[in-house]
Amino acid sequence: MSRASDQAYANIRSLILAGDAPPGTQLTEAQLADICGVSRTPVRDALRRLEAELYIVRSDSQRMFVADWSREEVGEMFTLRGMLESHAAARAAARIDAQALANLVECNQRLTAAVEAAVPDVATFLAENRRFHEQIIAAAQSPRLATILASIVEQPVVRRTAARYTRAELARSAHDHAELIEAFAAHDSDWAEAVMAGHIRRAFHAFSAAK
Amino acid sequence: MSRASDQAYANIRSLILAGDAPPGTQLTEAQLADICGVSRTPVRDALRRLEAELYIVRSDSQRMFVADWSREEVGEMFTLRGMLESHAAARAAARIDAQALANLVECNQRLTAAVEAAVPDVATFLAENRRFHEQIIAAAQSPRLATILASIVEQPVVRRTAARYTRAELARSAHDHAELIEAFAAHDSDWAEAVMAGHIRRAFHAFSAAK
DNA sequence: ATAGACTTTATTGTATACCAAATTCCTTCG
DNA sequence: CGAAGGAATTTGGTATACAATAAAGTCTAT
Repeated sequence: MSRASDQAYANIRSLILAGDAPPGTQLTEAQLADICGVSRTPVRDALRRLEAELYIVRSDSQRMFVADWSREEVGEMFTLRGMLESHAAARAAARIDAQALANLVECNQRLTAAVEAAVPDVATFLAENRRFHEQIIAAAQSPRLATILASIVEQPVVRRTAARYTRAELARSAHDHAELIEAFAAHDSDWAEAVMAGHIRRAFHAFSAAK
Repeated sequence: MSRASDQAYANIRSLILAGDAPPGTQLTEAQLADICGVSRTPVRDALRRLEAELYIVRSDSQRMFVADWSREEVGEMFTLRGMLESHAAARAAARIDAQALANLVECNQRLTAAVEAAVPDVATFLAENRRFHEQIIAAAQSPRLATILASIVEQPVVRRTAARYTRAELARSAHDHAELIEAFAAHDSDWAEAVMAGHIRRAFHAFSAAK
């Protein structure tokens, strides 16, 4: 989207994720417009997006409040992400071309280097990890799947501080990615799907344990 | 949502589904505001929703056009719906209570009556079918799943005229529903999931054949 | 003092007007 | 015929105003 709307989205989202607006807080358009330094119009756009992503909920009559994610809801989100992203991996395995595969390899090399550094470079890991998954979704060539996944991916990641990732977790992720690349190279959809399912499920448990 | 916004949404959507705005047609906010008899503000809201549901796509720079759904994309939509709604059925089987189950039974009785009438009452069938699936999604108790499914369910149905449903198809649907109810009554998630997967998959082929 | 009715305020949805930026289309000139 | 340049379109955004409705506060009667 566009400048002011994106800015409002990012601002409001970080308000929620940083805990400045705890669950249950009422969010009003005027107040948010003030905070973000834009008018109500882009704030409304941002609120619609955040509502679709369940960051905020509406009361019986249209007032908006910060949503409260239960543990069960986070688990359900990981389940859905696992289903959908496994499906994306299966599609990608059947459709990926040499160029995209090479990009994945390169991406995972940077990720692996970040993990194996004397002091693991978590920021780079997160950035490359995100790119890796985005490339798979792109290779799946399903606009609808991409739209849905965009609304649920990467959400809980933000809540974790970088320090909470153990070196073993990071290494395991890099290993999973390498195996995914193998599955893609073999164009084996079932393999890719299975590896991705385990990859996401492990992320869920790592997330739960770190909480 | 609210009056004008919903009206704009419904109007624009029916323009697209009825073929009055064929794929590739450019949609401008001003023109749509004129057609719908509302101002640009609610039209913009409606366009965002339709964009999220992939009814419309944006060009490189923000102009909007009616999307063209390929056969493959329709198939992918059914696949996603099958995955997600099967998952919903599994969750519902584990969570449904006696009251919700009774509502499902009642709903399917009305549906079955509509099917078995001398002249099948397709309008009632469609209405009850929709309610049946909505009740299952509600029983699944997953706000996120409900949000996602709301954006992909019932879309292709509208393209079919009532006359294209054969009596055999309608009866088969009623039978599937009855088996789903059995699975729910037994609280057997695997059973419910399997029946729902077949139910959606069959709907896809019926849709394809009727094209 | 408190329950209930009434009034005030807050908030969202919508309309309207306007402007800026970017893109597209059309005209004109070489 | 092709290219440059300007005019028209279109969207994103701002600002303001107003209606409807829900929430909050206040007042009154018992």
